[in-house]
Amino acid sequence: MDQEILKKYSNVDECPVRNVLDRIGNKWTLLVLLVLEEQQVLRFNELHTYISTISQKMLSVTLKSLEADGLVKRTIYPQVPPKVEYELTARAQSLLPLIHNLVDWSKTHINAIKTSRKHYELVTRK
Amino acid sequence: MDQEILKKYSNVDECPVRNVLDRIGNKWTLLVLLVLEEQQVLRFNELHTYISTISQKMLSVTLKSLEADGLVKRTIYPQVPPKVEYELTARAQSLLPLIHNLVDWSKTHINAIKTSRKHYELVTRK
DNA sequence: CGGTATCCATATCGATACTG
DNA sequence: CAGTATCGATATGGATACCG
Repeated sequence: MDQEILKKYSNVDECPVRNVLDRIGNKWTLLVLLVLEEQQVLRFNELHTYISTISQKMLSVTLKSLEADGLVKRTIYPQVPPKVEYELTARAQSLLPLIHNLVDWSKTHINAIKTSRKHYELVTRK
Repeated sequence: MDQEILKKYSNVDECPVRNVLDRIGNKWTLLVLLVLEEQQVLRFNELHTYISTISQKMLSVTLKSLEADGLVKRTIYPQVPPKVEYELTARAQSLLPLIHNLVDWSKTHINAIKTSRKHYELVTRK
């Protein structure tokens, strides 16, 4: 990893990982992916029911960015009242195993990490 | 994934993955981990040289949170001028393979994702 | 039903100056 | 050398009201 590559990777636009992490790193994306993985196809308000603590706005924003990245497919049924369905794409399916690895790692280490945080709080408190 | 679990996982404090992602999802953490993995042991200003675009403040903040989570070990040599060394812990070493998987996935899919984003821009522009 | 629009609170990030 | 303090800009997230 020489200076030039590091310089490039410090730039969000040019760094592949930052491009991806900036999306899955936000507050709701991961949860939406996991719910859609389990339920396969859901309408907007069904998703809202599963993830009741999200605001309508943030659910909309999250779904738009997932759709833009080609991770979620949005199907509109032209009827009244409108019906819109969301489901994962193959691209999202290929990402999900890595997410599950992260979930597993987190579950395994979260207790130790929280203990570390508390200890750090104590030793750094003046 | 029933309602109760979802409710819990919507809460950042109680969700293991969000706890971890909130850290590695921020702007500089991943880069610091990867540089420390490659260089093994570095002083504050050496890190700053490797990641030249980070501000002193953000490098300090990033290192503190990594130290708090037990992912980075900080060693102070009581001398003048001060000497402080940073290196990864075993906990961080166990996380790095998952990060490399994410890096690889991102590199593989970034072009298709960027193409999707451009296409999405076009079709949604009024 | 499936969203937008608007406004606001907070969190994150960065530039600059200063220090033991 | 290895930071901290302060201030300000920007990004993110949320509450509420409204709409085709």
